Amino acid sequence: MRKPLPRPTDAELAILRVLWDHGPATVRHVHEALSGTRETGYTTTLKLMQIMAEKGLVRRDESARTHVYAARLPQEETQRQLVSHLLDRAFGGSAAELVLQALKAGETSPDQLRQIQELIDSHRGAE
Amino acid sequence: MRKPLPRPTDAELAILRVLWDHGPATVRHVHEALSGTRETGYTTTLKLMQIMAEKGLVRRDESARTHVYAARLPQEETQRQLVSHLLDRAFGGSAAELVLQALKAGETSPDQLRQIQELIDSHRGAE
DNA sequence: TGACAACTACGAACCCGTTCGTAATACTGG
DNA sequence: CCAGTATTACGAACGGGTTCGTAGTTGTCA
Repeated sequence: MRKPLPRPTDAELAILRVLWDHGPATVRHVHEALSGTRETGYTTTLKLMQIMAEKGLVRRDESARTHVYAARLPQEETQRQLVSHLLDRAFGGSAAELVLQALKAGETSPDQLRQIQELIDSHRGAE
Repeated sequence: MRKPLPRPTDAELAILRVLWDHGPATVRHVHEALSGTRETGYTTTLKLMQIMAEKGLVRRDESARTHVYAARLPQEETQRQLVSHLLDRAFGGSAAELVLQALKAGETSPDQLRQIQELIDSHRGAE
């Protein structure tokens, strides 16, 4: 009966990344971690995290006065959801095309190339 | 002095895909092509394309009474822009992670795997 | 204890994307 | 030529995302 979680927005994703990196955290901690890149007020971060709790993107522990938030889905699953959406709307489902553009878009170190190579190998092995 | 074009939204991307597939086209044509998947009115498509012309996402030939629209950027460049954005906001710039999720997200045929393999090879060759 | 600080809750404002209704204009068939 | 049709232009409404101000509550410490 539970619906799939909505895709996080950009601002929400920034918050989730802090939670994934650091583990469960308070609004204060997330806000501090984000203060380098974002320049918004504390209550903005608070409001966003409250909304994310409503949406189910994060869990909230209210046992203490200062609430503690945690990401509800693992990072990989959210990433897959986002990639899947992009795949549909911009690539007509062609993963190969997406990979091509991914390689062109970002600098890819030899080390990363090796990782990708292993991925391909394991996929091909399953044929 | 000209600014980079904004990222197309989802609705805009649907229109762009028609223009990429078909070449320059009228609002009528785009609307018909989209009528299978979208169920919006004609004026909605028109308005979107007018806004896209303002943004610079499409060029508009007004020489005839019925205007003809064409995508301003090639598909690959727009795709790269979108991938790049996703790479930054969801993957911390790690293309390898993105590729991994792309392979998990969509069904990848052996044929596509071979294409990707060739991509990797050419990239590694340039080391 | 009393004043101050931290935290949550809430609502309002604003922008953007999307959708559509309506009006004005040009074209076309009878 | 005239009525009907297609096309463009424009404004308005609506929802969602983001930001913040303010109020109320709880904790702290001098």
